[in-house]
Amino acid sequence: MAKQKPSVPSGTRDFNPEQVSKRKYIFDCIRNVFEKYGYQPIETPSFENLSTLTGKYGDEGDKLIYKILNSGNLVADVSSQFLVPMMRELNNEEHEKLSSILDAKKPSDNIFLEELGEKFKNLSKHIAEKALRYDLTVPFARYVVMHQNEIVFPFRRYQIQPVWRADRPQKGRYREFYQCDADVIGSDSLILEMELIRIYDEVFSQLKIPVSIRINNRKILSGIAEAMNATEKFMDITIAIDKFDKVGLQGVRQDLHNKGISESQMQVLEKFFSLTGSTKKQLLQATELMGHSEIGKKGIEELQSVLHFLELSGDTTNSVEIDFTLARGLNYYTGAILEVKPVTVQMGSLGGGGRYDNLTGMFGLDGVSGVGISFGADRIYDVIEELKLFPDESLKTTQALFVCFDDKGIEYALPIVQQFRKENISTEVYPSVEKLKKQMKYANDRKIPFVIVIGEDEMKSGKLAFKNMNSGEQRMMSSEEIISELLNRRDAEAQR
RNA sequence: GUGGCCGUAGCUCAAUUGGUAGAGCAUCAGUCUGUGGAUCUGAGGGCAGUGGGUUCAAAACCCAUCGGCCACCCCA
Repeated sequence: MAKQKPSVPSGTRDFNPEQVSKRKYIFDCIRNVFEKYGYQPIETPSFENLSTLTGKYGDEGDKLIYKILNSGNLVADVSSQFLVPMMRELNNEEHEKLSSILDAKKPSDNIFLEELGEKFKNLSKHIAEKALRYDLTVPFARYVVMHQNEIVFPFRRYQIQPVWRADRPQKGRYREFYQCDADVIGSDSLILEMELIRIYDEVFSQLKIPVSIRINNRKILSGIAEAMNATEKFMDITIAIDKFDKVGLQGVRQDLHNKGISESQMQVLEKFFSLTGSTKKQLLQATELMGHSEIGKKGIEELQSVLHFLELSGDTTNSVEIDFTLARGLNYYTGAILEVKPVTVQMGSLGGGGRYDNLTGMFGLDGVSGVGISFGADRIYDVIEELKLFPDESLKTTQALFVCFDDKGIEYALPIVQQFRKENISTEVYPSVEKLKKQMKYANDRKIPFVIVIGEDEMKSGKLAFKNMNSGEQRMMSSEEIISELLNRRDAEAQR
């Protein structure tokens, strides 16, 4: 068999023991905060019916869904049941054109192929009818509809699972990554928006990452479009202003000009950007600017309420600011939208979320409002790594290693090792007879903090050589003394 | 989907620009037969991503292909 250079698909990663425990540190932190706010965990399958996912993420999103090839004798089935009949349906001209493309005699003609694809649309579901989870929100909506009779509303759920996107990887972008979502469904109370902001604040302050939490409201964006008298260009406008912090005012101007926004309309928009003063003042001024737009005023009122509730519930560690340029791509948001970005590191958003009034409507359950947020655990990892903020405790390894000179020593150690483990001390015995040097090196490489040496003298006296690998200090102690020493140390650490 | 950069030892990268491949780190062994991290010494490890072309001669130049990184789009 030919030798193969091992590799993993781009955008996927292996995680070594150290990385796994660092990731666990992040997940534990997020999970603890979620649970503190009363959220309950659910899990959904890693793949869904393709029809559950398509059409929920917009055209761009749909392209990034990983489809799963149907199993069975796919090629034979598809060609006998579909391709052959299809080919028969083609007229001569189409037939010729297709053959020359397939034989690479002519360059591929995308428009022609798309037309063909349209003609035989139903073929696709015989090729793939399942797809990998693209996010956690849509599967959650599906879950809510399917389990609506057993769910107690308002339902606060959290979910920490991997998702997959057929994207081209780059910095901070992977094809397999974890999302940590918290959503509440079945209540339109703005208290929930406030709580989700508090969750963001609490998680990132515990992780010691300075972030800015920006909030906006889709209704305000609608209002701006209305005030500009350009309601029909709502999507173009939101996409353009979302790039504000990247391309600046001039970039947005250019973009919107290309989209057919007039100079006078642009001036209305710019007034919203040039607001200054306290948040409260800005919101008051924005209300004026909204003019006759009811929806815009409603959006501002909602934002005011959220900020009011937030103020009542106490100070936040991280800055929470309104940002009328925040839009966010996902098209199912209808109310509040929020996004978290690191302050000191160049990185995309670490999380985002918002309110969606009718997500379950897609699955036949109308009138249920939801609001939720998501944490991008992999990006958070990268940021903590970059800022060197992983605490030492996130690297839990074996606490004590027994090293022995011969088989008699190993046998002598076995019952003592078990005593250690009974006390919940993570313990290993070096399983074979090796030079002491080699065994010590193992302890060192594994970052094991304590080594117990067993040889002739130790077995005779019952006093074991207990070595601290950090200080190099070594003492003769009984196994009981060692255990209580290790337990004391553990307690002391837990205190901190 | 669009554009740019890059594929040489396990990793990070060299080679006076066409003349048959080198360093650091890592690994292993010794210095040290009851003690790891330091120093010193030595060893192993490469059909140069793959396939073709140009040339007396290719890691280097050209083409193709695969893979990686980055940016755009979009997003966590």
